[in-house]
Formats: sequence, C-alpha cells, structure tokens
Amino acid sequence: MEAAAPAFGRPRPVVKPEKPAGDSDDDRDSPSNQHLLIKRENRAKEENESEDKTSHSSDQNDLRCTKIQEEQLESARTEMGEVREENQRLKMSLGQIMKDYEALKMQFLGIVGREAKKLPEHNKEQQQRPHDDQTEETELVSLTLGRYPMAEKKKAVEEKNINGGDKEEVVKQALSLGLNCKFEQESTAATVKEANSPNRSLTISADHETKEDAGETNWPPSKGLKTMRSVDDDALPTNPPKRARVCVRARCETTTMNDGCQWRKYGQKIAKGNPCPRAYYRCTGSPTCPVRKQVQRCADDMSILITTYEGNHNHPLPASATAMASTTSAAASMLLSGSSTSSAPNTTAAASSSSSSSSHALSFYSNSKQNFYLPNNSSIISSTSPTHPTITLDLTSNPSSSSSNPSTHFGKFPSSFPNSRYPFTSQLDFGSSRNNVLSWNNGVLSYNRNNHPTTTPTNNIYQNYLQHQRNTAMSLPHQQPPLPDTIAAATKAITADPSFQSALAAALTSIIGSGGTSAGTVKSSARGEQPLFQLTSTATTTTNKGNGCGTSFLSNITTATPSNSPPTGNMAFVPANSLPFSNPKSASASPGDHIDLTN
DNA sequence: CGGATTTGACCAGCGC
DNA sequence: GCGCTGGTCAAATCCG
Repeated sequence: MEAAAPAFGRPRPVVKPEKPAGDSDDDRDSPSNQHLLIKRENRAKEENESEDKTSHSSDQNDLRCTKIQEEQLESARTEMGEVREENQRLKMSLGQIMKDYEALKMQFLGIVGREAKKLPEHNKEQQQRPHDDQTEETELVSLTLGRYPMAEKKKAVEEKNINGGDKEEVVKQALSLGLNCKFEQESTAATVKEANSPNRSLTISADHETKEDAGETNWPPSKGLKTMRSVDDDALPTNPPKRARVCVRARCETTTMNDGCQWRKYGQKIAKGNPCPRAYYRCTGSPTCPVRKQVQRCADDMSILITTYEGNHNHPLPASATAMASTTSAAASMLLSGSSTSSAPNTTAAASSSSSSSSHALSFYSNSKQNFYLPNNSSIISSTSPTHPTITLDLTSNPSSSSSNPSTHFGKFPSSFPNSRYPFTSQLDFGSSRNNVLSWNNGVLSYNRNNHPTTTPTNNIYQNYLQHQRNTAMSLPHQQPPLPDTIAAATKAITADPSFQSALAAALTSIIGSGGTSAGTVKSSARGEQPLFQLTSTATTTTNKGNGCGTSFLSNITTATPSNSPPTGNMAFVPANSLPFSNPKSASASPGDHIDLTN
C-alpha cells in the first residue's frame, strides 16, 4: 500500500530473505548493508595489506589472521541476521497494515452495500405502511431536494420497483463508490432509516420535508399551514425540525437574483442588525408551491445579496431555475456530511441532516459517474440546527479570501445571518478551483464550458447517462420530466472535484469512524484541479424584465449549440410551457438590472 | 381591471 | 409573563 509507506517517515531496509544482502543495488543503498559492505572492503584491504607486509611471515601470523577473519565474519553474519530479522518485522507490520486497510475497506463497502439494499426495502415498507409515514418520516432525511410531491415520488418508487434491477444497481453502484453522492429525482429510492443505522449513510432523506410538501398542497398555507405545523409539533414535541434552508450569497445590484423561478413578494421586514429590509417572496410557479425565499442585502457589504430558499417546489421547474439548483444542490451535498459530523446524536442528527434536502427545493441527479462542480470562488458554509439547518453558498468570495480559514467567512456575515445562531458549522471551500463552472456573468448566473472541447471519458459516461435518462423518460410517459442536464452536469462536476471527494471522504471517515459525533470542519485543500468539463455561456438575458441577476444560461448550455438555437440534450426534458419567460407579468423573476461579480 | 407590491397588524417562538 | 424578533397576512395601493 502506498499510503502506508510514508507513515514510516524514512526509508527502511527491506531485505528479502531469499536474497542475500548486497546482491542488488537497492540493498547496496540501504544504510545497514552499506555498513556491511564497508566492513567487508576494510577487511579485504586489511587482508591485502597483511599479505603484502607479511608475505614472508610465520605460520603464527597466518593463524592469527585467520582467527581475526573468522571473528569478523561471525560478527558480520550476526549483523546480517539482525537486519534480516528487522526486515521480517517490518514486512510483518506492513502486512498487518495492509490487512487492516483491506478489512476497513471491506467494512466500509459492506456498510455502503447494506444501505443500498436497505433502500428499496424501506421504500416498500413505506408503501405498505402509509399510515406510519408520519412517525417514521421524522427520522428520515432525503437526498431529494425535490420538486415532486409525495404522491409522485411514490409513483416513481413503484415504477422503480417494477423496473427493478437496473436502477437498484445504479443506486448500489453510486453508493458503493462511496465518494460519489447519489442524488435522484425521486429519492425515496434513496431513503434509509437513519436512526436504525449505526453508521450514518450519505444517503439521507428528508421525508419530513416531503411530508410538509404533501400537506401543503393546499397553499396558501397561511393559518392553515400554521395549524398543520402545530399539529406536527404536537406529534414531535422534541426538536420539531423545520425546513432546511439554502442561502446563496452573490454580488448583485438588483433587488433580487433572477434564479429562473417566478416569485411574488408577500412581505417585507426590517431585520434586526441590518438596515436593509428583508423581502419575502413566494414561488408562483404553481399556486400550491410552498417554496419561499427571503432576500436581503448584506449589512456589511450592500452589494452582496443574500437569498435564502426554503421548501420544495411541487411543480416542474423552469430550465433556468435549475442553475441555482445545481449550485445549492452541491451545497446541500456538503451539508450532508457536514451536519452529520457536527450535530448531536440520533434524532437531532437526523434532523440536521435533513437540512440538506431542501437545497433550493430542487431535485438533482448524481450517480457514481456524475459529479458536481461548485462555482469557482465559491464556498459553502453549512450551519445545522434542529430547527433551521442552513447551508450557505457564498458566490462572492475571491480565491484568496475563500481559501482562508472558516472564521473569515463567518465574519463576513451580518449579525442576522443564520449562521450566527447555529453554531455547528462546516465549511467546504472550493474557491481554489481554477476554472469557473458556474459563474455570475453580467447579471446572469451562467455555466461555463471551458477549454476542454473534446469529450472526456467521464463525459462519455455522462452522455450515456443522459441517454439513459432520456430512454427512461420515453418509456415512462407518466413520469415527471427529468431535470435538465444542467443539474446532472453540476452533479457530475462537483463530485468530480477531488476537493469535494476528499472532503467527502473526510466526512465519511468521521461518520463511519466516530459515529458522527465528531465536530466537523471539513475543508478541501486540493487546488488547481482541471475539471472534466466546463460550461460557458454568454450572458444572454432571457428573462422578462430585463437583465437582472439570472440563470438563463440554459439557452446556450453547450458550446456546440448556438445560443439562439433550440436547446439540445436534456433540455428537451424541460417542458416548454414551464419556462417563465413567456409570461410578461411574472412577478419578480428578474427585476434586476445589473450584477457586479467579483468572482 | 387584474395582478403585483406595499405596509401595518397579527401571531408564534424564544430569551430573559 | 413580557418583550423582542421573525414570519405572515391582508387591505390598500400601484402599475401595466
């Protein structure tokens, strides 16, 4: 094992028993053997000298010399034996380390495999015992940052169960790789009983949220929602988990970021510690959509807009809305590990883990071969709490600042920022990545395809995955249209980042090794990795109210596709009528006028 | 005129 | 219990 070697600190002589010392250059290089060789050479010299000097000496001298030689030989043999013993010991310890490593590896794979097997079983249980949902869901967290109501999810699960093997294998595959998250649109397939699992899985579901969504189909919730919440609280007197939030910080001069969704402002409030009013928006994409967002300027830096998303969309999202989803989904995946390592055990941990599920209320894909890319110069900060787990995606940080310690980031937040209230934090810093994948550009959140025009092997795999998704969609006419490839692309991108993987590995290690009780600050250290691909787009504003902060990158998501030509690939999955841009009266989809990006 | 926004009031949660 | 704060409602207002 390569990893074990540096642990010894310095090169040690490893002499193979069947191979006499000094037979090879390697042996010659080892200090002990060099010592022996020197001795041998000295002995030979002495012998030669004694031969020269005493060529005519008496037999007594010969005998004396022979005795000395024999003694020296004996001591040399003893030394060699000691060295061999030492080498044997080292070999044994190395073998032991290898065994331990393999055992741990198998243990980990076994755990992951069991969790993968559990998922479909648990889904079946959920279907067979729908009345238990309310009690069970409190213990569940879901990877689905989904936009689908529970009924649709269940339908999807049924379809999955019918289709059987393939998809389950996909889940297993994703889980077995460990360092790659599996995010699925209908994530009930990725549901685990976390409370019963000694080793928390990365696969976490937020059925709490799903339940809320199912209950909130009678929007507006207003007092009805309050009533439902109180009922939930009664059912869960201890630590009733609230919606998780995803907070996005970006430099934007507009009143709100255009994230592609349609929003209606329903309130405004001056929050304590911030002279800037906080605006409350509600998603109008669907009359029953429970998603809300809060928009507030940063008190420290008025140019920074803090947008907090809460809830799950229960309607098809506009293509442009998936950009933010990609970003926040990546953030949420971070929160998975971060919250698990920082929260209190058992139910509290589960509740905090559920926070990851709300990420902008968007589902996203990621299988073993699909990876996220976080935006360049962005950092993710998650704060977990039983009540308001929040993960923050900071799109404002520059490379130098983003690589600083976490406290630097926290210092940038206003006093009213949720992080100040929820002490458990973890940070994953991706600001060091060189290549932009997601960026704010002239007021538009845009993906950038970089200078890797040729399709990488991973990209091929990704294309295969897309094709598979298309086929699946074709064969399942009742299924909701899958998310566009931007999400998958983001999924692919972020998990392809070694930084992410190492951070995730660290989180995994802490979860498995310590049962999730260790305080977690995970920070990526790798930098300068070349992403497998990168998306670029010019900032073509397609929103209805000008060129505010937006996510209209999808109109030219691929370099092969001209920006004004019909979208290709998974773009076809986005229902045309779901695009908000055709509606000139959309509320606050893009009221802005300019965005100033410091990335 | 219909829909979006504004804004004061109300309510719930939390800390002291 | 009281006050503070965040979040939401809904009537009034604005706007295209």
